[in-house]
Amino acid sequence: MFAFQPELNERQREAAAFDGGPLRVLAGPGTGKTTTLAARVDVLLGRGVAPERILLLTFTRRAARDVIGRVRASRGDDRARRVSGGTFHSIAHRTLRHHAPSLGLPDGFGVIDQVDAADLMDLIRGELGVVSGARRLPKKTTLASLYSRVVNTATPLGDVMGEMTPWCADAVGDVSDIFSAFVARKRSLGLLDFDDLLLFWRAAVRDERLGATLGAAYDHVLVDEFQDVNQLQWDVLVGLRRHDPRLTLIGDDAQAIYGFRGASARFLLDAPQCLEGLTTISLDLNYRSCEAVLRVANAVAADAPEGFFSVLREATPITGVATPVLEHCADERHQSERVADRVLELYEQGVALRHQAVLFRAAHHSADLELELARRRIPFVKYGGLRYLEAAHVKDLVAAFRLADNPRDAVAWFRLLQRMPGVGPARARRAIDALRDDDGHLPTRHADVADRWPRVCDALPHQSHAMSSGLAHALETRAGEPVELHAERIRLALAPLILASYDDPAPRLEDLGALVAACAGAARLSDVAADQTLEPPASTGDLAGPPLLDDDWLVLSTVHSAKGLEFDAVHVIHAADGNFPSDMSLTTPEGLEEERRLFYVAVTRARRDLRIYVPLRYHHHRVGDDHSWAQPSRFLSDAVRATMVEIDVRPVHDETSTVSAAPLDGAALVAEQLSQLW
DNA sequence: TAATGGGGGTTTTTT
DNA sequence: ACCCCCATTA
Repeated sequence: MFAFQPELNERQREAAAFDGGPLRVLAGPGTGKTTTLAARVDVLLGRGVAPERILLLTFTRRAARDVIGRVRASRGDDRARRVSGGTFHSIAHRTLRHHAPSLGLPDGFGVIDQVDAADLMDLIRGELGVVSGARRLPKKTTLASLYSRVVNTATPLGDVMGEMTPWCADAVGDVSDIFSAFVARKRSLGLLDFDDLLLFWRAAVRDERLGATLGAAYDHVLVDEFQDVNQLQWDVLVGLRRHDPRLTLIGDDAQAIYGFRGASARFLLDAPQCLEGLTTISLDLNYRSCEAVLRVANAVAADAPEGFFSVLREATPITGVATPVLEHCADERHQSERVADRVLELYEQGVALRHQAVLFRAAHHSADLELELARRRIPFVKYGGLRYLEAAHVKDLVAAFRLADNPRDAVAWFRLLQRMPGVGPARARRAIDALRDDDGHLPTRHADVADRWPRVCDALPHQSHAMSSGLAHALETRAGEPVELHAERIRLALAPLILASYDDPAPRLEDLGALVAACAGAARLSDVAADQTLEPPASTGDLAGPPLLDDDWLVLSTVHSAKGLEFDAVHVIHAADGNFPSDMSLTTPEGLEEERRLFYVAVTRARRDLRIYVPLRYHHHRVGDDHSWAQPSRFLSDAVRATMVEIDVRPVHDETSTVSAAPLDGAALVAEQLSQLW
């Protein structure tokens, strides 16, 4: 009856076909989460549920696409495409755009990212003058994350500061003043940050009338990666399902890795107490990894003091695979060479580059490897870390797009005005003040901006008049003009600013063309800006030279960004204590356990080939030979090592390298260490 | 009074 | 790449 059924195991089929109240699916890595979700959507469509009445909440937009793509492939029709799918934030955004007037939100409200929010926080701190004085205040990024933690976990500021910033816990009063002003300012500027999207969505679903409408819009709500939801997201779900128990949660507490964002696996674990009549189905048959990889994963899991990891079982034997390898390298340089060697070796054996991934804890951990790959002309894409959208010039254009629909957006004005020659924070602020009316309000229409523009010019140096006026003019909407033409006019007006502001304007201007192209077919520019902000395209370092082969590239990714993905071969680099686990996370026991789960996620991405690299020496400065010795990651316990082949490939002399299964030579290490001292 | 450029130290993870 | 601090310049 359902196309998926033949390939599902019994539990998966049960989950897919479940017909009733709340359902919880506990699904370890590789146990067919996507397959099961897709099958469930397929079953629901088969039962005649209208696709748009299925809400599929996923962690990334890509995950939603994957599920929907699978359903389409199985059904052979296009109904699946109309399923409402996306991240909490993107669905919130869509809902708010649709109901903006009833929520008191301005049409064309802007969406600002975490960096903009931090800048606004800083601006307000400056205005309030709390920056002075002997007491230390958290810096802007810390302020922004404090705020985010408070609203996402619904925890009082005092408690959060006691935990996150104990060194200035006495500044709660000042910080709460800043937060109040921050909230008020966003309202008056017509801006919503990431947290506001959820806050307004929650307010909407909690409202008696609007909430009922929103909830009734969906017959079924399915939530993926449920171990990574936070209080605010949970509240939204509870509101949405107030009058309807048809809710499916799927997740794995062993893969909870977003605690720093306020997420907690307790929403998954405590669901039986919170959701009446909950049915739970557990999936533990692993279809992804060979047994050798699973042994490593289970050994990592077994080291967790809480012991809450499920033991994965291999579903179908994957034969002819190598035992996972632990490689001790001399240093980062050497590690990069070894990884590149191994990648090419596997490639020769027929493992395409795109089926191999190098995973690491922090985005900058791949810097040296990227150079090595470029040197060897091995093409790659990198996920995680800085993204396309976060590049300064792209943010400039996005800010201009926001202004086009919302001239009140002082954050955007502040950013763009400072691109003008001779304009810094002070003049930018005065120029914005010149835009205000007698009550101090910024204009909501471009006509008013034009009226007040002469006053703005008075606040700006002469050399910037042409550029700034050109930009203001380009922001004005022309009746009947297609959105992409308007976008192009804005790009042209921005071009002189880019030329004046950056050392390398040419590639930056190219980038902007891509964003302008993305405007085709959009309803308004603020939608494009919001979409780009909510789901920025993964940036790829363009360091690699001419590709070895078209359409094939090695994947470099932070472990966080690799969540939900799988690869034939996985290389985990920098498995040294301090890097993985990151020493930033070690201040609390929960931090360490989250790192352990992260390591578990890294290991379980591998289908057949797993290699973990440990550099033993870290250089600190460019000049001199300052360095330190790293301990292998504490996650590589004896029990874990027992599941791997351990090799020490450090070169004895510069020219020769040896491969042996011998344990570390402590005496040689000490001797080398001492040799640096005299 | 402001802007700008240089220098030095630092950088976890992301919607 | 970014932030903070300081010296120099308009």
